[in-house]
Amino acid sequence: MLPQLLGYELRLAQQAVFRDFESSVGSLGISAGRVGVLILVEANPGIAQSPLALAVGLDRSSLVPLLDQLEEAGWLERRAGTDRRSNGLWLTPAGTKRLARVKTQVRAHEKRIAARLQPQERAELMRLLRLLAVTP
Amino acid sequence: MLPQLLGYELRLAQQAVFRDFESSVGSLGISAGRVGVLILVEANPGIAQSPLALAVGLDRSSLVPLLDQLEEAGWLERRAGTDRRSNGLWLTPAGTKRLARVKTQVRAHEKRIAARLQPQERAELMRLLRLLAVTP
DNA sequence: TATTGTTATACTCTATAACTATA
DNA sequence: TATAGTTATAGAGTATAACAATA
Repeated sequence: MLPQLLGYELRLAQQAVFRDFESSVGSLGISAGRVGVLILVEANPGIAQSPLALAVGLDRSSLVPLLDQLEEAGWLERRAGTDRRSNGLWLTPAGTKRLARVKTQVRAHEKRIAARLQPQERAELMRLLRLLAVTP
Repeated sequence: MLPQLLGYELRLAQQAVFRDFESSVGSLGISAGRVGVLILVEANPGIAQSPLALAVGLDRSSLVPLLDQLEEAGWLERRAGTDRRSNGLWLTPAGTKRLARVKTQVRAHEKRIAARLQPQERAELMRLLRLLAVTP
């Protein structure tokens, strides 16, 4: 039964891709979740914690220790936000530099994964995955 | 960058499918990992712990507490194995009965997920996922 | 009253290393 | 020596509930 279930095949594929990510990008000492946060902060400079938590699918309390670590590593800063309750999140110059290197590795990882498919197969896979990802 | 990465789309799709699984099959009080173990033991009665751990992608030490719980629930038994070091794993009658109900829910879950795709899209997705899941 | 960030706490899942009993 | 199962332990990742500051 298992080998005919979409959820099971999804999990196996995701595990395989995740393993490749960890053994390449992960060698820079950063996890997939942290990379996602850095990329989103770079793309949305000054974003507050709550909307960022929503964007990465975490509870806002779960984001706190993650941001603490990125801040301790010197890659990210909490600055004053738009009101006095919120923090604006910004990459530091060191964070921007580190992220550039990480993104190079991410691109190599993606290329390695995509090499298992024809270009049109990759596009079709993306389309089908997005059909599944809708939350009805 | 994130929204164009296969790994990211895979994770989002898997999360969506997993959420549906948890809210339907999970309401029977059993996790996806446990369902996988029960299905594999049913399909391979008398299987020992080490090959089962390999099959579900866990370390054999990680399987121990999981089997403990299934045994405490009365769904699974460790019996004498082929040699005196190993255990043979078997579903109890209660476990077989429970699994039948679980599998009914799993089928309904799968049907709900597959309904987001055309039948040939589902087949194509399975094929593409298997291409990714190969461990090179 | 509602929202933002934080803390304290706990739970799940998983691995590593060391142990025992067998082989 | 090698294998099967177990234990002790630790770490990552995440959530819930309650709180202070601010809106």
